[in-house]
Amino acid sequence: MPRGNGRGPVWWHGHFRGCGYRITSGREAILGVLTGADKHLSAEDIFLKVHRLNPAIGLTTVYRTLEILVSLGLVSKFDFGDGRARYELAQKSDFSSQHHHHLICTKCNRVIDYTEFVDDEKEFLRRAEKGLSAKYKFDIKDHLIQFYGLCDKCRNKK
Amino acid sequence: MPRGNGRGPVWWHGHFRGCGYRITSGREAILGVLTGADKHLSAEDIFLKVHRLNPAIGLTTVYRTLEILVSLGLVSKFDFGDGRARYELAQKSDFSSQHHHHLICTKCNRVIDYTEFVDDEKEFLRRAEKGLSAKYKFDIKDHLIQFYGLCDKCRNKK
DNA sequence: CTCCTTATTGGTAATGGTTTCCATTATCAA
DNA sequence: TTGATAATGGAAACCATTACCAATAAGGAG
Repeated sequence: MPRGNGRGPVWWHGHFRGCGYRITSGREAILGVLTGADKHLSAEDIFLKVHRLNPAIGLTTVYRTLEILVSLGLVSKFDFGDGRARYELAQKSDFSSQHHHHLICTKCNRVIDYTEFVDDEKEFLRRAEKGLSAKYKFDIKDHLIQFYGLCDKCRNKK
Repeated sequence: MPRGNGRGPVWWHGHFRGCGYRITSGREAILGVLTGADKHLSAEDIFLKVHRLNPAIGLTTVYRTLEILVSLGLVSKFDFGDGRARYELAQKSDFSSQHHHHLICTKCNRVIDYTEFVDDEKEFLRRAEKGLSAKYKFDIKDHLIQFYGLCDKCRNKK
């Protein structure tokens, strides 16, 4: 069973080994932060948290490790339009994280995850992808759906 | 009837005046380029075209004017994830442009507009927005839907 | 365990799109 | 025509991200 509590091999070691990547203390720390995070973090957020655990780890390493993790599909990268990317574990431990999208407050930049309406969405996406693939000979690999507006706090402010 | 052929007032003059903005030759040129464009242009694209009409107009003015146009809702700003924003007239002359979304090729960055499936989409969005607004007390103002994949040219390359 | 190849590292400099600054110029209401 | 002030352009600043490079460390071979 995968563990993340220090010494022994953890769930992601296999993914790294299998691709020829080495296990380093920097990568351990970064994965540790991502595993413990409950929301999308920017590279700098991650750097600051990692820095508290191990001040020797540099921002460059954070970016490089995140790039690897995204390419391995272990981490998802999001763009909320505020000029900095956010990162989030794509799977936690054994469990695949649920597919979800985001509500983005255009005033305070708060981001709310939602997993509702996935059935509606699945059906819509299935039809759209099928139709668009055929019409434009486009091989659709992924999609992005985001809603923008005002969160409950901001909508009540003048 | 709105015109865009040089001397007299054109369709957007009223929008500018109404907000206290002045009509300048730079803004005329930029709006002219946008009106004549048939696809999303980057700020630099617009600058280069404007520069051919009037070399005195600087890149800064292009950015500033685009910011105003977006804030007035006359121009839409898109982020296709390649690090530069794209701009497109939100309405052409009297006609509202059709609501559309984008297929983005992750290999060559080509962008295909599509207006298909808007009925499906409208229905899906209507339900999603209604449900999400209620559940999260989120006042949804806008949405973003994009599909990523390989265009017909790139999918056939190794 | 030790050695050796080479992936990885951190700090710094560079990148590139976008913004800010500021002195100069142009718009347009009076 | 004039004056208040919005708009301008060019250069510098900004800022997240990337490239570079000499120093370090992971981990397989022996």
